[in-house]
Amino acid sequence: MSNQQTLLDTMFKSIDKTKPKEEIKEEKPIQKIEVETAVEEPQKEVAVKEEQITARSQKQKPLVKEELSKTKHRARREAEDAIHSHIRLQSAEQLLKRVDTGFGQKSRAPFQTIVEGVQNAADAVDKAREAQKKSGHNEDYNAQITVRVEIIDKSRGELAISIEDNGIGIPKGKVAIIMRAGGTGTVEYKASRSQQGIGWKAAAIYSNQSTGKPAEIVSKTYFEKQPHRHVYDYGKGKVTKIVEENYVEEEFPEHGTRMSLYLIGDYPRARNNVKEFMKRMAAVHPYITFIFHENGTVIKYEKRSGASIPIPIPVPPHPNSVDIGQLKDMLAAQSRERSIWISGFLKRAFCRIGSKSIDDLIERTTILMYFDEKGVFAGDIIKRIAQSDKAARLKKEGPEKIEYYLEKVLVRDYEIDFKFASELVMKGRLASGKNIRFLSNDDIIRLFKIEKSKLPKPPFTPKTTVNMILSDDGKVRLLTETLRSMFFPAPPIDSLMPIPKDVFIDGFITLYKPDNYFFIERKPSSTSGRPIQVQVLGMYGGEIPSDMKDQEKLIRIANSTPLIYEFGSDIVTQTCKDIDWSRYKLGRRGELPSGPVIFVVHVTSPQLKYLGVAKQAIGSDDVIASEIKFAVQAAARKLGEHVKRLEKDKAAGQVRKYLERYARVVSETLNKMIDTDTDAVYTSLIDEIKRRRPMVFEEPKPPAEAVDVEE
DNA sequence: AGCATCTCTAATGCAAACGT
DNA sequence: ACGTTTGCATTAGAGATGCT
Repeated sequence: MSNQQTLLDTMFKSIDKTKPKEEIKEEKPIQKIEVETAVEEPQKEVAVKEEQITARSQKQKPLVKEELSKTKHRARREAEDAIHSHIRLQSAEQLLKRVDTGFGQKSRAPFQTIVEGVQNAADAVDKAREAQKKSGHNEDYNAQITVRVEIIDKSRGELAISIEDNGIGIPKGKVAIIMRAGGTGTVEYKASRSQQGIGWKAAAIYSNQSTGKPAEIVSKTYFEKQPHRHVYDYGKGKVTKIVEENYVEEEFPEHGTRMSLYLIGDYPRARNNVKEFMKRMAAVHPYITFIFHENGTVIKYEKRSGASIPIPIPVPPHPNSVDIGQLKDMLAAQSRERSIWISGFLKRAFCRIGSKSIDDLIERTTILMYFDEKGVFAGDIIKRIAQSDKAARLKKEGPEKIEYYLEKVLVRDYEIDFKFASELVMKGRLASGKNIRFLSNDDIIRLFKIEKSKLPKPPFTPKTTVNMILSDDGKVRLLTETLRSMFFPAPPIDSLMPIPKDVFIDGFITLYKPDNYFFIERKPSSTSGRPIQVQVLGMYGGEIPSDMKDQEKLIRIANSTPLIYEFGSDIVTQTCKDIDWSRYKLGRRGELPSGPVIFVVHVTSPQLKYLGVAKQAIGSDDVIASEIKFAVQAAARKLGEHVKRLEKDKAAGQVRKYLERYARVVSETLNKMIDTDTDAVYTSLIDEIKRRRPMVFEEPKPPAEAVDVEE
């Protein structure tokens, strides 16, 4: 197989990953399986990969019987696993509702448009890099993203905006899917900058509403001979394709995409934020050259690094975070294809569900039903005990006290096993942050003194089919509640997109040129079924000015995209204001740090919850907040040490200056008194002073060291 | 045929135990 | 009090095989 074919193949794969379900649905199940197998197995060793490709190419030819069953069997298995990496959960309409309102303000629309476009471009570049790497092309790829903003009618505020990248490109046939509003928005469970192009669609709709002009897209993939141009009109709430043709007018990259549109916006107001966004985007992506044309002037951020951000791997949803609508959609999708047993469905459709939890799940369902019948608010009782400060404080005084307190005061209206409850409190199993999830079935049965024989009959067994569940709303609801009420290990972390340490440091150090910096990376953690990870870079001194606005001191990044607006309400800002900066000689509590210091905080998580609809502020969450706090504090501690050393040096410097002044006098006086060599005495005095009062920071210092803290 | 179970190993995260 | 080590429980993934 030639290199070129491999590259082609991988590029296809990367593109097909974004392929919406609808596309495939028309095909027969077996075909689908084979397509998906080829699509989703990029990381297998060569041997396996070749086998699959053989299987695919032999599709039309008659196969030897056992070969057929073997390849089919393998294909089906893998396909089934693959299916769940793109389960469709929300319609594009829902997504649009959530995403598109960043265009409401005229001062913000240009900004939002550029953000959406640049996010898409960066995703496309990452995919191209990944494809290139996988196909063994090691030469450095000169990724480039060009943004053009032109004011074409100053009085009306009409702008022409285009974003061009030399990323993976969109195949001709797929453009329609991406450009059509009301098409599919597939939500993959992985961290991503953008929502599969939905944001750009929203921009196009706004653009069309404000100017009446259509939006254009020109694209070319590596394997297409010619770039193709498409023009879409979004007027009157529907999408009309006006043009689809080969693009011949000017040079176009070997592969890449250019999206352009016209819109009415207050660019002078948006300008600073756009510029800041471009700068920060360039900082996060040192492996991409960013060119920003703004009405004739050009700002260029050269590529500074070869390493890039790895593409996150989609992971099936986590059972703890599923809601009833999602579950129904998932069941329906499965049912449309083929109705299987619920046990098989659960195991494959969710991560972290195995055979053990299927048994537990059935039993948990009967427990929940039992509580329903008896009218027991088990969750509330558990929560009340777990959240009680008093109960926690009584731990010191022994289980009897807790038992007494629970029985006579806190939950006296309920009949539970108070002794057992107090044991659980003593063990910390019922502590703040804990809930029914953290108790096993046996724990609950014991705690609520349930006789096992009185538990109702399970509403379904592992062998109940998906169709059966789907046709009974009560069962769907019960299943959802059960999944949410059980404990499952944290989701895997492959779905995150942490910025590699080198990329992070390269990116910011080269742009902000500090004297010293520290990089902190927290271990991945999880909150309501989603993994999260926080990285922090603290920078001090050098070219960083001492008087900065708050917005400049704290750089917020979510899934590799800088956030600009809604600074004050962001969880990062609020958490940082909570930190007592005086401990690190960096300011005071209640404010952001002072002095020549910048903190860059990166939060990565699939389906990150944002405050606003325009995705410019991360919503509050206890786990995320504490992760941010720990990471920023760790970086601040290191910077604080540095600041203290600087201060010490400054003091030492003063003393040295005095001493040096007297060295001259002393050596001359000595010469007069006992005829010594003035110069020799002077140099040895100076040497002695230097030895005793070293000035670390005036000497050329070794490059600052990055520090990881894994806590 | 279609789906399950069984077995094994590797990976993961949590919590108790340990050491400083 | 804090961070690190260790053991335990669980899932994931692969192959083989078994049930209806």
